[in-house]
Amino acid sequence: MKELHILIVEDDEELAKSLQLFLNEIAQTTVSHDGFEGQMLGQEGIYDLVVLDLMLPQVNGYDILKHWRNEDHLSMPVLILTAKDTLDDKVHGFQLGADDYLTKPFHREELIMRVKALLKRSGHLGNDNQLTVGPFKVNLSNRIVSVNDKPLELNGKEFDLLVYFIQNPDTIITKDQIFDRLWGFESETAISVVEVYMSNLRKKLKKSSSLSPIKTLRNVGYMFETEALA
Amino acid sequence: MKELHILIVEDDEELAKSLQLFLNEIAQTTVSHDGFEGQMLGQEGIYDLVVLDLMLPQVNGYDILKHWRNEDHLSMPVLILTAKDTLDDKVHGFQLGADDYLTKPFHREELIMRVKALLKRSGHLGNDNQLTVGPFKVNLSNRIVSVNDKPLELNGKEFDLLVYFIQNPDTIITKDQIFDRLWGFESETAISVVEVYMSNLRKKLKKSSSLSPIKTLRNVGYMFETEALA
DNA sequence: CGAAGCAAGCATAAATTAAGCTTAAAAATT
DNA sequence: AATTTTTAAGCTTAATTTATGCTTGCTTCG
Repeated sequence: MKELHILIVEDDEELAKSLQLFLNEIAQTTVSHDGFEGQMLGQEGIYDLVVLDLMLPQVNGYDILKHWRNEDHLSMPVLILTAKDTLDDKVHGFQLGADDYLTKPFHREELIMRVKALLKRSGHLGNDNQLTVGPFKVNLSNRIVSVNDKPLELNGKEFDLLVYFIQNPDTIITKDQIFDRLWGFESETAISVVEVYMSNLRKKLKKSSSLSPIKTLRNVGYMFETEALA
Repeated sequence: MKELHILIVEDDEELAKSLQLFLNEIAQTTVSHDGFEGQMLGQEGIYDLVVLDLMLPQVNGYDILKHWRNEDHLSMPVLILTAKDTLDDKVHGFQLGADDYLTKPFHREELIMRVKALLKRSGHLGNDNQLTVGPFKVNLSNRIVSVNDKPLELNGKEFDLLVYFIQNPDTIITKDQIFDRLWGFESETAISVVEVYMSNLRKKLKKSSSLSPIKTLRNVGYMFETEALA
């Protein structure tokens, strides 16, 4: 299971499938062929990046992006991928908060490069698949974690949980977001598992590094505080 | 708003001048027409972003970027601006750690948009989800409040209450409005809870800042007065 | 006029509720 | 069999609500 999640909103099923194929080599992908559904999925706030087509049936890609940025206050990187190639279109896209704008037809390599660049810049992907925050080093390819160069053994879900926090430092993450990201919406599991894993992760962090960087915001969520790492 | 500093490395003096003209509207700019000098300047590590041409006399733009990333461990965003438009060139640029790649000829607007997007993503350009009124700063994404830069701890409902006032300064808000917004119409709770929370919030504000910006309008409602913040 | 009465709102503390934590055991997966 | 995942239960702690008496300003009427 990959730690990165990319949402693809693209109505052309053929293209969507290739996109998924391309991007699967760096992340887990979710595809929506419908603008409305895509918007809903994005609202979950669990994706590390979104590839967004502009011309969708019913809903306009611009409006989706606008809503994400202005109403939902979501800050994940968004790459617009579209046939609309006029300057006005690009400017409009960027003004609404896009991070990159690629016009069809495009090269597979360029898409991957641009996606990687965005993930890197937004702190969701490190050089050679390594994320570093304070004393934490997380290697996404071999799933090895160290704190102050001391190895830290985490099992699968504990690792995924830590990665999610490391990728979103100083940001509130709700219990539902954690659940949706690690277990998936449709999971039958009780949401209280999240608490169990929080407890386990915190215990291990404390034991190995005597750090307690994850704060609880009762009724709101959790937050990994980088300030507490000094 | 001009604390941003952009380095432009471009040997074509004509183009460099236009670039400077374009980018001056968002940042302070420094131009170098020479690869060596440009590399040195970049090494200072004081720039928030670099616009880099690839074909430079003597030194190759790729090598400069490579050196910055691998030897100097510099992480500022770099936008490559060049006439080299083959896929291989782009891939190469991204692999060396570029954040964006724009080919000549380009539109002024697009350059500015892309530069802004990079600055935003790297946290140098305001993207903050923050409300500010007088000495109050309320960050909606991490629910942190400060008054005169002094942190103020509020629990869930207290925070929601303050946000409601901050979002509607100098406006009368009735007790019912507060109740409906924080508890919902159908709530069974007695409406006098509002008074309790008003009391708690006021006490905390007073204690931390000795301000009492919320006035009671008997039989009418409450009002957060910005005038009282001088 | 001015004191009594009254209602709105305030302050504090006590009681209640519920969110989140911890642990251990059961179930599933390897 | 060993490890991971999930459930369940009791516990802890913080937020929420209620209850109570107090303060303030307005109204009324002696």
